[in-house]
Amino acid sequence: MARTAGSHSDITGPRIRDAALRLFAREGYAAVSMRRIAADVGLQAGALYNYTPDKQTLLFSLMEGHMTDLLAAWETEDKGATPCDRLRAFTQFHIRFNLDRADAVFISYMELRNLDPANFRRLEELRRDYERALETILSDGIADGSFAIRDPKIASLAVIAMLTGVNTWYRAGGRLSLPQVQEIYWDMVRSLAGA
Amino acid sequence: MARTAGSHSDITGPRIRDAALRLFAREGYAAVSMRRIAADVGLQAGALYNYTPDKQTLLFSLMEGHMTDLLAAWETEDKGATPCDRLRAFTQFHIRFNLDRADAVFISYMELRNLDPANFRRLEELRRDYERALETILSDGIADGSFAIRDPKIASLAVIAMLTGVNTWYRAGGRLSLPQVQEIYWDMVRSLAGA
DNA sequence: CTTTTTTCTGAACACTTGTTCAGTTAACCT
DNA sequence: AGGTTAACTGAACAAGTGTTCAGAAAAAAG
Repeated sequence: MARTAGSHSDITGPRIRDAALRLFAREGYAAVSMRRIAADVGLQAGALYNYTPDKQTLLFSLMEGHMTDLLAAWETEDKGATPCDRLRAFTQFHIRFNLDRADAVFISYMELRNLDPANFRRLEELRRDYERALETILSDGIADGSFAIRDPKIASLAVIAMLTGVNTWYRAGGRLSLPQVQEIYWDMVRSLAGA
Repeated sequence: MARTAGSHSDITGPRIRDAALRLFAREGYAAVSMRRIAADVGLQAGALYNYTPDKQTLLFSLMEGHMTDLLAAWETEDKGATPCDRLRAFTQFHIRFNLDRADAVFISYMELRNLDPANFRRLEELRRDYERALETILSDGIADGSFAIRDPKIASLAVIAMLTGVNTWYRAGGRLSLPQVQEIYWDMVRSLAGA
């Protein structure tokens, strides 16, 4: 056989990325073979190489895509005027955005060690950009007296770790709804910031 | 060849576990072969099977060992009398203990997906025991009025996530010493608890 | 229609994987 | 000393790895 009926790169491409994302998140990059990804999409392994030069690049592009999506989404978010408003916006945004893309979040954090050095550095840059966005909010709040924080750099890391932790336990339909979770965490973040 | 000069299971056993721990943490369970572990210890792959029935069990025993160590160490810790003292003790303990065993912490969190269901459940139990230890402290503090927390269960998860996050950035010899980090985090945890 | 381009198959490549085991040697015991 | 046990080798097994590529069929273009 050869080209199959109805095949189209605009459809196959995203399906490959979706399958890879899901499988990498669920079983790990190293544990998932190209044949497995292909089978999930209904292809032979060779066909994947029309869409990625190699497995490593497929992983990296998923991770980079997620990080640039994250940064872009935060850019267009309604942030509010005061540092306190912006901290609240950040808290709610981070929880919502990350829960919506649990697989990508998991991969971007978990598979860093499987990136070659150049790709690793690129991803670290993006991560730091995001951390700096929060750090700036905290520093602004310290400057204008609305926050009481000793070390805004550490605090930004602490807050992000705390918020990302939601992904490990939250399940839709559980004890708490998303807005409730957002409110509880905002309470904690506000206290932590001394506001 | 066969048995090598000076070989002794009391020495080889721990060396295998150390090598496996380090390699699993650095490159991931699925990415590390038995031959690689063996080579690190100076053995052939077959020799590993005198020490573990299979690769999966080796991973699990490392993870389980770490969790029981963690629980045992917390048991023997000086915890203090009041909920506030105990929360402070927990904070300092968690940071110190986890930084001392970064590899084991990383694995116990990262490789859960590589466990078969029974092993997974066992490890979840241990993790929950630890979370409950903190939750109890928080609940006690709410009961006697020393803490202002809405949801002690969520708060315990948030605090643990926040504290464990230290492992991702702390490096000995960096800007902050361990006691400084402990103090900064205790500040944040105390604020978060409303104490 | 015919030609070109896009998309995919199926086989092949060289290599690695976890695991088993008969055989061999060092260490220990009496 | 000799016998027993503990520790390890080296080869083998069947299965799976990422990747390449000639060829074939569907889709698009002319």
